Amino acid sequence: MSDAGYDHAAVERRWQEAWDDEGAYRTPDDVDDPTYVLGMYPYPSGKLHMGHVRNYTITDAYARYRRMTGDEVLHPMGWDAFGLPAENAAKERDTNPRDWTFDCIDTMRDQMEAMGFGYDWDREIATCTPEYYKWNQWLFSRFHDEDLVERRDAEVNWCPECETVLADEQVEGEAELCWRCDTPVEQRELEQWFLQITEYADELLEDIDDLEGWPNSVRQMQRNWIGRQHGTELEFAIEGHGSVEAFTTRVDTIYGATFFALAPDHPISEELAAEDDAVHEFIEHEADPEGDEPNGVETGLTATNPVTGEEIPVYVADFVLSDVGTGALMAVPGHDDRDHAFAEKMGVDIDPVIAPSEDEVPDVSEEAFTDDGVLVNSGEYSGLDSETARERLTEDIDSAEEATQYQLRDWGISRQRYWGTPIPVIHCDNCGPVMVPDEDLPVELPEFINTTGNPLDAAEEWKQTTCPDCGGEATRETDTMDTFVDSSWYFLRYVSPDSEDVPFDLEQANDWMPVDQYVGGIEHAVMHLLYSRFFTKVIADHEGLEHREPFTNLLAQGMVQLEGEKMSKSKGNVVSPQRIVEEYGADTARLFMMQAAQPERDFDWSEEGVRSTYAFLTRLQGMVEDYTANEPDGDDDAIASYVDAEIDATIAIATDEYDDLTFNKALRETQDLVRTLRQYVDSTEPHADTYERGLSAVVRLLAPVAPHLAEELHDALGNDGFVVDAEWPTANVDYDYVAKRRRLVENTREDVRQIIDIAGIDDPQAIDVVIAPDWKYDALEIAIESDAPNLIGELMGESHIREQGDAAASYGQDLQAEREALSMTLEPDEEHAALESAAWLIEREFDAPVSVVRADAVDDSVLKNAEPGRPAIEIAD
RNA sequence: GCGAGGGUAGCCAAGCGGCCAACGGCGGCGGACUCAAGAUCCGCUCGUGUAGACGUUCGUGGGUUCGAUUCCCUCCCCUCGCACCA
Repeated sequence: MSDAGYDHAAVERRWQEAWDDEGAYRTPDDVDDPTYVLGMYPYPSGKLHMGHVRNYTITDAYARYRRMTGDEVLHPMGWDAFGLPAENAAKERDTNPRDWTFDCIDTMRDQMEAMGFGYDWDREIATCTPEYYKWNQWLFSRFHDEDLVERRDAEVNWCPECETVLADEQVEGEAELCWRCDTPVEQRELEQWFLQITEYADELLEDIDDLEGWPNSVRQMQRNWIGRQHGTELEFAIEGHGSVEAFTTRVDTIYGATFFALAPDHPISEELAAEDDAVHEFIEHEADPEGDEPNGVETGLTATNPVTGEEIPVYVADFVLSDVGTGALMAVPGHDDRDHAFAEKMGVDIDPVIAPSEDEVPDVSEEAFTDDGVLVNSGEYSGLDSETARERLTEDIDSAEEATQYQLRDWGISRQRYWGTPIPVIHCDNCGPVMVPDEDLPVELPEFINTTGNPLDAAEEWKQTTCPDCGGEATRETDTMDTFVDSSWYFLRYVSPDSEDVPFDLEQANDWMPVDQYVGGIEHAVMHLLYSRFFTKVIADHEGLEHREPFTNLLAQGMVQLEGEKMSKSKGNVVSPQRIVEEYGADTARLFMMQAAQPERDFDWSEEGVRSTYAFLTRLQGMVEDYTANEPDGDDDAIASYVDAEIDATIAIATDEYDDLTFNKALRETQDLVRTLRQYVDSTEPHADTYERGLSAVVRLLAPVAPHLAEELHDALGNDGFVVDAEWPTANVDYDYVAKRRRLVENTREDVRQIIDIAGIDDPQAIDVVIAPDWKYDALEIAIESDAPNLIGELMGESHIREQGDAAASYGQDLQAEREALSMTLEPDEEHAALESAAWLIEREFDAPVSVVRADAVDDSVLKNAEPGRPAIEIAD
């Protein structure tokens, strides 16, 4: 490396201080409906990683872009500050989660400032503060008021050695050992608090259709997660055990039900186990719900088919899951793959009752026929199509009714941990669980106690309290909330982060919400994004929020990889943002990432790429420096007009791309313009206004991504005020014109190259570029507009075309041949001007004079190759 | 198995009815600059071709169209999500 590059550290420090002094990124409360740009807030681990940098560079660049186009922008940041890692770290370091968390927050905030992210830090929130989590508790009470909270038994992972509940990720390996003491983990039933998200299942599902600003993948994942299925619930009678409810989506196959199956933990299975050794043995030892092979045991009982009255054998089978449907099913081996496999194994009948068509009964002995079709062997229902049969049977069977099943379960929010929001409940022996009254909120966390179990359980003094209802002795709930509760409404808190009497200012939220652009990782496709939608809907129904969806546009950003692999500590392939910022500066890191790929795609980190990005910024800085030190004095000539047009083109394209968040394309155009400007300054004395307009445009087009250097150069170019507040550059031409002009110039240059190459011209002496005669443009226009069958005839109707004689006939035939594909080119004058202004590029390349001439200045023989959009080219060697 | 997104020149990757042998980048080749290297800049990079042409290409096989990389169908392959889901 010969040249060191610009002094990024000084530039970045200077502007970060200047922004800070001016409060450049504050969004006052009185602005009207700002553009709300939000990145998913991070867990304060203490270190910014490349994924964060990419995430927040995207939101920052977009926020800055929208701001420069004149929008008010809301771009806040905060901390998902509760969570288990803080507890673990506190134990390891013999401190407490709170101090550790705030240390991490301070470090990460500094790192974010070093990256130049333009946040309104006055709106910063941290979910672990009582000012924030008070409102988690308050919202919990409101959910309770609306009967959306339930307390019931649920299974949890339990380590008997540590006497604590473990999260799934703390259970290690196939053997399911505790991560701390390697004791085998047990399942335990504990009373848990649930939020009844299933009450909103239908709306959550149906509204996905309207989330047009979301990626399809995320929408589909949410649909799958909710997993709604319409079907029929009906009863089969089992002798001695009464009626058993079964759910099926294929009641049309009921005549083919040849056995009935119960989940191993179905109540009837458990009853049977008590009296039947074989069933007991199966449930305790053989059942393997995880295995691929369906296993089962015959009970000796029969179930009565409610339609046919037939008695079919009842099995207890491990492929039947108690949490799917009703945990009991009518099995139709002829038309269900899994039932088929089981029937084959156990030797149960397999009967076809659905056929592809009436006279084509399928052979189901080898394989089930699972499509809808026409009913056969189905008594009075034979001949009906599946759909109609389902409706009729559901109507006709006494015990049957339409039913909808969901895969979505209620949301268990109880966590037996310290570092979370205390669930605001008091347990009283007389009154049961009682909500803490609103005026007593927040229930604050007590001091952290380093213990093996739940520290809240050990905080005796905190735990002992009195019942709000009866005043008797009572104890506090010691569970805390899942941290996904915190993140389900944080985007509302930014609207009025200091509100003391309400979680958020309703009027302000109605004006400012929803979030216009949300950006984050795909790992939150279901949980966080679904819970946030749920909270938003509940708050809309009961707290007056006028929005039912929180995020209008969602971008799931791709991963930053190294050699095709995800960066991870365990692989040791982590590139540290700190090191990059120190070596090359934040602007380089940001620019490299944004130009490397579209935001939603994965891309490889490349040190080479970073270096060349840094070199680009250094060169640009040098260009501006040279310009201001020594202002050029060239003419406003043809070359200047070419450069001017290219500036317009770049602005037009880059602006479109910024709108789409395809920064990579916008930046490619911008870098191209820098190249054009360098060619300009290399080949002639530039026209000062034109050159400066170009530099100024480049600086502003880069400003959203490389804000520090942009400020520096904006300042160097003699502007007052921040580039942050500068106006987005505007183009004076439309996109269509730009595209045509560029294509014309590019095609012409290519043609010249090709001729020189093919004809083997070593040293061209002069190059003439000849615009087609006006009549050809007229003819083209007529050809495009005409729908006459005989185009030549129509053209010859025009006297000024007819008098061209053979040339007209010949061109007319060309037009006729390509008639369907014709499109308008630039006007002759526009074409002339475009080529004239681009002639220098050809001169520069071939070192020969180029003249762009009009048709009337040359001999007819030259003109035969000239067409609108494609000039004739004559090269003298 | 179901669902979503993909398969484009040596590699990565745009295009998504005619302007397409197909943007851009990487790699490779040649040239300018340099004492040299690096950086930078300019070309070339499917085949043939002594004036801008022609031929064969965009997973496979069909189809629609005057015309398909672009639209429809079949099949094959990849990635992601869900799944003994009744």
